[in-house]
Amino acid sequence: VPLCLDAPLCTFDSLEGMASMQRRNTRQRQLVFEAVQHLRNHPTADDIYLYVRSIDSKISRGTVYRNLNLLSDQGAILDVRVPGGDHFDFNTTEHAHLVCRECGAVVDALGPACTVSEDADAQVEAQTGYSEVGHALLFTGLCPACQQKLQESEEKSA
Amino acid sequence: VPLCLDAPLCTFDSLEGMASMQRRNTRQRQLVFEAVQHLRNHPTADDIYLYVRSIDSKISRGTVYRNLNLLSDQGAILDVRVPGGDHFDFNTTEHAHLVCRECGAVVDALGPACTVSEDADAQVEAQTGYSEVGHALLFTGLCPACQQKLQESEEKSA
DNA sequence: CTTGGTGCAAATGTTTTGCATAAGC
DNA sequence: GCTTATGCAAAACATTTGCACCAAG
Repeated sequence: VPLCLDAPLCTFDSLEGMASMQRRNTRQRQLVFEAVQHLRNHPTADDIYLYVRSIDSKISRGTVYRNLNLLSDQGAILDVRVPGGDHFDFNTTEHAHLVCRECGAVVDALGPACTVSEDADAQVEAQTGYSEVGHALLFTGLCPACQQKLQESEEKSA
Repeated sequence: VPLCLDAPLCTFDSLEGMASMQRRNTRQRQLVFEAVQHLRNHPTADDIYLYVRSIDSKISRGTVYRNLNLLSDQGAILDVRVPGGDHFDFNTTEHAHLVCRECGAVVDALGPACTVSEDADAQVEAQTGYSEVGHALLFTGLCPACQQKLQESEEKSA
């Protein structure tokens, strides 16, 4: 059952309710959050930096990184950790991702088999003594574009 | 059903059978392979470098990285990709891992719920057009040592 | 003797951080 | 005004790579 993703899953203002960590609402933080909402194809930190830079030419990389970490700690955005650099997702509901081994492109991996048992986290906590356990399911493969590129380079060498 | 891990899952010599890529059997490559067999607690590349260095004081980091990549491409060892740096595993059978968010310590996540459906990869291939799809299930949490450290620093600030 | 591998050092790419200044609240 | 956040540049970090030399087969 694909989720309706037309509307944002949460608004920037609704984050103020999370009183646990009292944080200031800066223009830069709002811009970073809106960038992730707008760039819906799993942007990297640098994609987001370039996007916010096109709106505010003075924002710095450090600020973008600090706010991406902060927003993902708060659960406002999702940090998709893949080899080669993190990607970010406006969709914070649990879902798996698929990353290209060659070019690093990230897409969602939906479908009924792309899930982890509900009590896996609790089971791992009980067996290991670790606390606050969560999980991420990551698929890797070759994207269509890279399949073609590799095939062409094989033909050339043959 | 925990696997008997007393014996190595594969020997260095048995890799020669993989004729697909003809490679030379260097002393350094053998040393790196043996290090992963010996260091059975998910060593990092640097752990492995330090270990082989204690045997051959002239081996270089570049060689260790090159051979770790080569051996994991061949399937002789497993590359456990976690934030903060890859770890390596002599156990190449499919199993999930648990990494501490605070210190990066890696342990196995065994148990019946720590698995992914068998046809997940095929399902993802069919739905996305990606090829050669594989997957990795990674749990994250706080290890017992870091739980205690965090608790102590909370008490101090209170 | 040919080709792939090594050692070294430098480069790469991503992310973090120290510090002085600016801006929330 | 007290404190958090920013911008900048430098640092940190894991990893890769160019190149001259070495060694496996």
